[in-house]
Amino acid sequence: MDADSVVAALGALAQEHRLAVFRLLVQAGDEGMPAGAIAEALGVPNSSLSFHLAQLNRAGLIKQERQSRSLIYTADYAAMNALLGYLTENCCGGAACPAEPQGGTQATQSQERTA
Amino acid sequence: MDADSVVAALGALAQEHRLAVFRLLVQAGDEGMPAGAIAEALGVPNSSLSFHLAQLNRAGLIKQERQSRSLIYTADYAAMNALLGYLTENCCGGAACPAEPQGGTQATQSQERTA
DNA sequence: CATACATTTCCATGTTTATCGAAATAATGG
DNA sequence: CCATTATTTCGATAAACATGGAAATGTATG
Repeated sequence: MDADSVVAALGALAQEHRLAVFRLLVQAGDEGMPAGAIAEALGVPNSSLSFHLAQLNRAGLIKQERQSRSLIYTADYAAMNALLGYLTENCCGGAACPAEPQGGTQATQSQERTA
Repeated sequence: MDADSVVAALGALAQEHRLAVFRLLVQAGDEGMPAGAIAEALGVPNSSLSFHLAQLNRAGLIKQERQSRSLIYTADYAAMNALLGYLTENCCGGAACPAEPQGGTQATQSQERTA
């Protein structure tokens, strides 16, 4: 995952409603949810929600699939995994993050040296 | 970590230069780096960088400490841990994220039910 | 105190986001 | 093909963000 994609994904999640949407879709699992149900669950007007869904989609965090009249949205776990992977590897130092607050065990640094 | 803090942290990292700054500070470790050195390393004008540092600081991702003339910035690993923790617990579903792409082992969900 | 240094704040500018009603687009059923 | 339903696109508006030079602030030194 390159830095640009990471910035895009972070930007997509960095908004109250969109974070809520993503959490909801994660909870919904593989079945996903139609746009209308999401809008109702979160109390966001359809047109606003559509805007946010588009952002999440553009960032690759959710997927869209038409089911007759409804558009079903599902969370893309792989994308989230990739994001988490990047952050863990690149933004947690060769020491601290996942386990102990200060320590030694050099994290399995991958070959990410772009920017 | 509440949803608002998460949104703030994500927003702080969702920018090319700021993500680069944070990565750099993580690499720099506990010693941290003075603002000038960061600006030079990234090729960003001082005044622009100062703006970005302020954003990261406000989101609680970095810390500032004066050392005579310089302001030394260091990454706050605990904050990053908290962010990663929230994402892992709330945005990775009771199934997929850290380990297997599709599975069963319900992740150790914590008591986060705010929004 | 005058000077140099490190960094921030101020300011003006242009760009991107967020919001939401109204109109447009898709899909289904009679 | 008309009506209904589900969702998106359009358009206008307000707010937040990003940029970078110039001026201001804080700190050390001779």
